[in-house]
Amino acid sequence: MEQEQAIEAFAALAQPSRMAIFRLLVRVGPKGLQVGEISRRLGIVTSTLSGHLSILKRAGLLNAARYQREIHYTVRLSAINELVGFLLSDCCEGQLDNCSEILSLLVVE
Amino acid sequence: MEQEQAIEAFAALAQPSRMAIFRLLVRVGPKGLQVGEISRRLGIVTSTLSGHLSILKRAGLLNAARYQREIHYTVRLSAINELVGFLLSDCCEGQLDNCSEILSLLVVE
DNA sequence: ACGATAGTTCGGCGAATGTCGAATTAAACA
DNA sequence: TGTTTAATTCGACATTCGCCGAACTATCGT
Repeated sequence: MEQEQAIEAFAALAQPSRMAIFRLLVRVGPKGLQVGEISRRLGIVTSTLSGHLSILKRAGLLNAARYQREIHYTVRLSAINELVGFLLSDCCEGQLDNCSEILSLLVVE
Repeated sequence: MEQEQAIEAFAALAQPSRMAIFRLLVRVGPKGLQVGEISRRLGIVTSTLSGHLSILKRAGLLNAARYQREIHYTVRLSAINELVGFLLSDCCEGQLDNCSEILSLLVVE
């Protein structure tokens, strides 16, 4: 993972509406939700919501799939592992067991 | 962890200079670095750097300790666990082994 | 107390961001 | 084909952010 991608992902999450969207989709799980349903649950008008969803998707945090007229968004959980792995890479320059243990726990395939 | 704290932490990391600072301190490990040294290594003037450091510290991502005239900043690795734990809480509403496994791996102490 | 070094705070500038309503595109159905 | 529902794009607004130099505060050594 590159620095630019990581920045994009953190920026995407660093905003209340988008954080709420992401956490909602985490709770919902693999089936995801369509835009209108997210709009209803979070009280965000669809024009604003649409912008947020595309930001989260561009950042690699969400996937989108069309079913007939509806577009279902789901979380990409592996993105979180990638982010943490990037953030902690070369932790303590590999000289502390402490850090390598934490890393081996965190970076799940 | 509350949503506001999490947002503050992600916002702190969603900026190239601050991301570089954090990753530098991750590599350096528990001893940390003093402000002037970070400034030299990253090429950021100390006034700008000072602002970034206080943002990272307020976000709970760094600790600071004074030694004589110098202030040493170090990473708070546990902040990363807290963040991931917050982000993935109630993952799949606890109904998928998949998610609880990932969670149990991620949230270290 | 004085001068030197380490960090922080302040003022001002241009650039980027979040929000909404209105207009637009896309797909389903009568 | 024309209508309805789903979602995205656009325009405009105020707000926030990152950067630098200059001034300020704090600590150490003499």
